[in-house]
Amino acid sequence: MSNVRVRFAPSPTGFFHIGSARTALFNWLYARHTGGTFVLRIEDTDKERNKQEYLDVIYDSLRWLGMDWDEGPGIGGAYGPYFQSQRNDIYAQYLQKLHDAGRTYEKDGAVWFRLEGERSVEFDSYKGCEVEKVDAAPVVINDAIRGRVERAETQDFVIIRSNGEPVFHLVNVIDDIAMGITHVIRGEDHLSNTSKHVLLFEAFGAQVPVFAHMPLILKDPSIGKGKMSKRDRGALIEEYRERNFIPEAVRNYLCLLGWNPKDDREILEIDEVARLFELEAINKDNARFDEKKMAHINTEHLRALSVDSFVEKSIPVLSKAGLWTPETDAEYVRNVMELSQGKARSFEDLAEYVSYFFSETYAEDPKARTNLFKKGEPLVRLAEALQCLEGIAEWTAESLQKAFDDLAQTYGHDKPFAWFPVIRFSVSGVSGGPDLIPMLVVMGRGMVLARMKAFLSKES
RNA sequence: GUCCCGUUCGUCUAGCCCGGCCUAGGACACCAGGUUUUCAUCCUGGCGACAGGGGUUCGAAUCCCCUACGGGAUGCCA
Repeated sequence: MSNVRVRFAPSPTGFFHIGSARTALFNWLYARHTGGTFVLRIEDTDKERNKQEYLDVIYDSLRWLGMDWDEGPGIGGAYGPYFQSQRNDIYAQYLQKLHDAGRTYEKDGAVWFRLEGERSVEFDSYKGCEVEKVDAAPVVINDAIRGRVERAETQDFVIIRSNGEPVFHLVNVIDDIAMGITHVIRGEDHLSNTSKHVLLFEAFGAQVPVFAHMPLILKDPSIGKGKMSKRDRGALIEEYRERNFIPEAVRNYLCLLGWNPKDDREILEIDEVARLFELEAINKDNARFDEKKMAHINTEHLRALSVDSFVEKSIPVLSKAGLWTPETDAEYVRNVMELSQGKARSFEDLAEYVSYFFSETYAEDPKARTNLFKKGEPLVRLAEALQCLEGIAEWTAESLQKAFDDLAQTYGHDKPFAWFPVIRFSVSGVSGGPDLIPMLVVMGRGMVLARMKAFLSKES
């Protein structure tokens, strides 16, 4: 156990942004890498946002991505409470220290933090008014990712609003001090705030934590410019959950956005990532979100799943699509899934991919149909196949294989593939799917022959 | 406007700190072949980048400077 303490401090907004997820993930990884403590703190200063359902979005998303917190809501810990809305006494105590040190004053009903340095009044052409500027010494930030960053604050800033509520900068710093946070890992959008924060840490006489400002996630170029916002397609974790992405895959992709293991591996176990993870290895430049790459990582994870786990994950998907009920034969489901795992690209597509296995009615793909009838005599081939398959004694892969070999022999076509496409289409309505023979075996003699007959009589 | 951060294939990135092994590697996407009796996989190949300009050096993607571009901040939001 190390003394590293990191925190993830989301505000309950009712959604969980992919950038937040990555910030949480990098904090979590650092805690796991160092054997430190991962704290979850809820920044619910805005009372409107303090709704249980909003909180659940945060908890559910973190759990879904496998990020367990060591201290925080539902867990407890020695540094609680973990909701900012319950920490007013602590803020008041800390504020008093600032008062005593002469670093605060009131103006316009708000409490301001006083900078130290020569003061002068200047005309700010950007704001279009006169402002009081302070010639304060530049703040030096030794950022674990960016190195030395120097930035000067030039104006006093509000720490308590005129309505009595403390602002983010104040409570954030107080909480980090009071909770013993040693490393602040957050998005680069906070880098400019950090000079304020350092000043506050120093004014409190507290040790300044190590800062690590990670690059932002930018929109996919096809969507637009700038950092990804909650309104952008693909920006919300809930979306991937609903689309049945594999959480390990989403997490894996997020790891790769701004960090990599320095070799060419991309599909990684989270334990391995935690072992290798270093703040210094995080990239400096912003990353662009790429849906296709994420889908690919998801497919890789899907392929790597054990059959048991693939089946288990497929049940809710099938159920939602109305293809599965508790009465559905478990062995049949498993057999179908075994055929499909290496073929389907995602659980999102799975239901459609296997629908004809579970439903008596299934749609015909018009394009596949056109291609099928474009050449040859598919119906004649189907009739030949039907007659042959009706005659086989045992419905196994071997006997089916032999039947097709015989068919080729008898009718003189050079390859059994003269029969394959039309059989496939007649029993499934589509041109693609699992390997034909194993698929026919799994479907069973009854279903296959009935569908072939039905198709023939419908088309003749 | 000001301040801060950044800049290697369309995208994610390796290489940069400790200059030569880089005719810049991998992955996604895309394109073309091949394997596969169907379907999908898979394999091979192709396309494709050191933002630009100055230095320093025998030698620069790697060090320095400038410019351009991108991002962020500039709130009594978080």
